[in-house]
Amino acid sequence: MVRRKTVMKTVKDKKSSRQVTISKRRNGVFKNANELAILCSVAIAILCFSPGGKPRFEAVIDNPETFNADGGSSSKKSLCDQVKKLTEKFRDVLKKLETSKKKGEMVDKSMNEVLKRDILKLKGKLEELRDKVKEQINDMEASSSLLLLEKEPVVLMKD
Amino acid sequence: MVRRKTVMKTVKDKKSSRQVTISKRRNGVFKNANELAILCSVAIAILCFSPGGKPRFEAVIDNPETFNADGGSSSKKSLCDQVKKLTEKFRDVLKKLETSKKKGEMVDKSMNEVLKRDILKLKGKLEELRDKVKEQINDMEASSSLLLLEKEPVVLMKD
DNA sequence: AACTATTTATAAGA
DNA sequence: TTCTTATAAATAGTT
Repeated sequence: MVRRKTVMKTVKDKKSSRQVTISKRRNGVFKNANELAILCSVAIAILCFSPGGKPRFEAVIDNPETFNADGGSSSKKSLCDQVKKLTEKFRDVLKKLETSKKKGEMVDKSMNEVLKRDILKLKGKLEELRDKVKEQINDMEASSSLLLLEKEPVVLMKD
Repeated sequence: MVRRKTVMKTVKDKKSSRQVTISKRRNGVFKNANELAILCSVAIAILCFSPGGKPRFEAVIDNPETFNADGGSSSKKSLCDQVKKLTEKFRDVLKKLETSKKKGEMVDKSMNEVLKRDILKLKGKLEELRDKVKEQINDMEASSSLLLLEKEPVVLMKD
């Protein structure tokens, strides 16, 4: 948009010049976002994925006091919480990527951490249930225990 | 940064003027991010939280072709997948917020969907286990069943 | 919500 | 890649 006005919607084709443009404009976006955050106590998270196989979490400009402010209507509080959590997850993923790049490590090992945690929780619940079943069996004859199990399905929450 | 150069690190205090600045600069950030996405096939997600109780997911400028590109080294593919999934979650949260704003609905109802899904999965697993326990009890005397339960803890995965 | 004097960003060139 | 610079774009203060 200078020397000659840039025509929008025209995708830059030549690889090297596009890379230059990405670099320049991305810097601009982050600089302005950073200024907005500083000047106005705004929290901004920006994810930028360049084409050609190099997805990167580019920046988090995080202003904690913004998050601590009361969200006003209580109906939006948990939505705010959700976004917070997702933002934290993004940060974690970035951290892992950065760490693996620095150390030259494979990152596959830490890939399924969330799933793993869920499964461990499940395992705990299963063991809990097993103990309860054992308790029930201890307290009565085997036949009546079976009846009890049949009559009381596992209900964890109301639908 | 015009008429008078803006001094950085000075947080704007007067509420109304700050709101004007946020509005102007936020528009600038999104416009430039949008142009970057269009010109260079870059995917950008921006989360912006203004202070004073109005956290909002402001924009996703998503370029699907960027995500479809091969991430190069295979060790990074699943990390890329993670980022993709998180981005999708962000999008979902935005969609819910936008929908609720348009319809004037409360959003609490859809808040714990992920948790709910997890719990339903868990419920299924628990019922599965209950059935297995019942089967075991059916196949032998109550006393030996108890022994078996004690000897074989629930193992879902190797540590 | 518009205007405009300036500052800031940047496309093309070196 | 980094710098230079002519020019376009953004915006702080104002109306």
